[in-house]
Amino acid sequence: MSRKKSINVSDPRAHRSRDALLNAAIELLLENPRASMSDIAAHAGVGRATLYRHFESRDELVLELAAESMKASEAVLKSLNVPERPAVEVITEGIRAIMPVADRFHFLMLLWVIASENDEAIKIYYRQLDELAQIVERAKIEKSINESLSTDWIVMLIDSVTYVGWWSIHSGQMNPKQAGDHAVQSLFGGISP
Amino acid sequence: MSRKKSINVSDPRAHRSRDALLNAAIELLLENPRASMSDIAAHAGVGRATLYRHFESRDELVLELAAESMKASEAVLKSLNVPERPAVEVITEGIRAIMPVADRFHFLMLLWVIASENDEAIKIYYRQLDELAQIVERAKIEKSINESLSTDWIVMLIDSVTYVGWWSIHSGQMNPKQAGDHAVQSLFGGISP
DNA sequence: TCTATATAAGACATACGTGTATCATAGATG
DNA sequence: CATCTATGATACACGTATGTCTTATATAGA
Repeated sequence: MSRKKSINVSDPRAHRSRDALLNAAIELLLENPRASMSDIAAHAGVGRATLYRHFESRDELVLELAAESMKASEAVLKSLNVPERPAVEVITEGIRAIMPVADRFHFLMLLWVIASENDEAIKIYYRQLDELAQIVERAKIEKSINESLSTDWIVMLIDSVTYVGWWSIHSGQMNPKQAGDHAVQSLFGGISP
Repeated sequence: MSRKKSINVSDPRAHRSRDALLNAAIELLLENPRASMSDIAAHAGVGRATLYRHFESRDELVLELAAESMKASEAVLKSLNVPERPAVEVITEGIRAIMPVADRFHFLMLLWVIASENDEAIKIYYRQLDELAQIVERAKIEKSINESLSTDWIVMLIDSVTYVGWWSIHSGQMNPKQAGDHAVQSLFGGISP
């Protein structure tokens, strides 16, 4: 579908608006999936009309956010996930590396809540789950993850510790490095002394 | 404020309606925080007007759900959390014991999203976090939890594994016992073999 | 059976979110 | 400077959720 956009992103004004909108949207939707288009525009410091000039609908905005988040996560993971490398190392390094963009990563996991009626976005959600699941299964085959825990369980758990990491950064309690260390430690070793 | 209710809960009809409404509300709101009053009434199999006879507003419904969920969680935890008992045991037993009512427990964590404008509900949410934090601090003093992990981090992590447990039960992958075992194992021992 | 009341169904006013359109203005480009 | 265009502000139509109210029906309790 995607009708022609009347906006030229090479215009610095448009570029600034678009960036501000995407950031505001991620930020607001993460803490309140019901955030309205008005909220998002206001938080980005632009008019609501401008938001609609950049994204035809709320659904398209969410879809672009999903795509952008997927790209950000993939950019980090693709370089790590080479077949020769132990999967557990990919997960460990991945968690650490993803902390600076943990908001993007977690957004993908929230897609179901945010956009359960947006088929395109849900596809991205499932793709994300699937990629993680494959790495986890590889780690199981390599005997580096407890096989008595189901893959689905571990995928959820990875998202959880990533989310806790993001939350710690977001609330100003930790920097990305600390959050990454905590997340890896919690995921693999648990909280026992 | 709470204006006088025109409903007599001792009337079996009213009692059945109220129960159906509370259950339907928990169920729907957990999987879609935006569920409408119409949705909830329909899912409970009663008329929308009846919903408004039992709860003056959406906010009041959420508040009652929060209170009811808090009671359900507390009923489980209060019996375990005696000062003589090692805190780590309270947490372990607590997680296992709470799995059958994990939906109620998780609802408390969702309160922020569902009712971030409802001050009363948010108070209940913070109270829940605070009670958990106290037990965690006790566990640290008893050297049964890694002291290098912050209390806030651990509270969030407990939230998270409980959520993953609830999700596993809810999606039909596990029964409460399995979910409890997985959660405890993941929290204390991590996912390493 | 008779009375009280909880309920279903639906009309209604109100508020809010979405998406479209218009117009004057400020900023970018040449 | 002159032109192009992204923007802000605002009005509008439309759909949907909230909360109130009325009326007829069904069910509990005496």
